[in-house]
Amino acid sequence: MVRSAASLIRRRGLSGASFADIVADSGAPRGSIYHHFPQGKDQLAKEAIRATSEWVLAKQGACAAKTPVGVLECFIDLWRQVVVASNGAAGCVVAGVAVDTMPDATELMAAVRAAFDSWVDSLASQLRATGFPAARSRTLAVAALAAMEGALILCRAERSVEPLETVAGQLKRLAATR
Amino acid sequence: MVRSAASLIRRRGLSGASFADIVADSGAPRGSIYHHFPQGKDQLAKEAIRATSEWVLAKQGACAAKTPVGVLECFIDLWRQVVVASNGAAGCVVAGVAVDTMPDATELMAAVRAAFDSWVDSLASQLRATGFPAARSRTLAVAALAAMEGALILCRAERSVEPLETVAGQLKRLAATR
DNA sequence: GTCTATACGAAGATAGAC
DNA sequence: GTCTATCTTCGTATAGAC
Repeated sequence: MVRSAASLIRRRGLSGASFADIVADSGAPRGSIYHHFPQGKDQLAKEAIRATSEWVLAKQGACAAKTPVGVLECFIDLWRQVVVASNGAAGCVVAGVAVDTMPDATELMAAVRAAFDSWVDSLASQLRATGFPAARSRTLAVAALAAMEGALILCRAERSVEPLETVAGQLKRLAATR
Repeated sequence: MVRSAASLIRRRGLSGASFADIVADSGAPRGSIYHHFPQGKDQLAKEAIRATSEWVLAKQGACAAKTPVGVLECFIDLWRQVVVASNGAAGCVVAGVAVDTMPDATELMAAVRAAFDSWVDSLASQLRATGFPAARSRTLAVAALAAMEGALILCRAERSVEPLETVAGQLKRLAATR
């Protein structure tokens, strides 16, 4: 069910993913939504963010690259999978919630922030581990995340992986700069 | 009214910007919505995209920079204004629509694509005019757009301009690479 | 736990008077 | 052109039976 929610948020944004759609997509029993998610949609959105965040951290954590460019390639490939698997229709769950949520939904935004922060931390420490300058590791990690999030939006607009590949090339070039 | 719509879409996404909010924010007469926008919300969203797109093109077109880095600085500054003016609450109208719209809303997505494409074209031709290699101009333009769109999302999450500044630094570094 | 039914509100859109 | 009033749809959430 959380998986269905994440999948729908990726494709249509948070408010575009209704409970009706989610139960239809997941085949989950209609009557038990509020049994499992007493706090309703916010809670489901937070779980979707959490699940996505963990998926990203796990994938990225399994990266065995020994160079900065290799680390970025792992990260790029992770998002490439999302775009290719959906034929360019899907974006990032966390970004979907971030854009489509009121600024006063404090808890949700905190979940968004936590996800982004953990990804940056993970990338930065992997970059450092390859010998990349510590002072630039976090900076490059933030740039990589921003570049991918932006690329996902462009891919969605063009319904193609092409923008992601273009951005990926520039990102790798950046990592090769000294 | 279009301006109000754009402002609200930037802050809360497309579905978060209701007509009630828009008339309240703009002070426009409630009864004349469908007089001026016979096709309803889709039309208003398209107009908001169009207006935003033209604002970006005008701002960027006024850039007098003579170097690739200068051109990027103009583009960065444009988005910095958006973030700073809203205290980190606002993002990009076009991205807001792109993320928060169903894939089958063909016309809206076409407007999104047209806006992004025109921005890339504008940037690429300005880069070429500074003597930047023609083969890399479009590539760098796409990367710059993706980087800014992603940065806007991160800024929204952190409610700070800091991510934008970080990304900006890396982008300028990229333009300086040969 | 899961069901059906329904309350409740919000949002888009329409009708017809002025 | 703009108003008020209303219709319809849809989405979240709740109540109470099984």
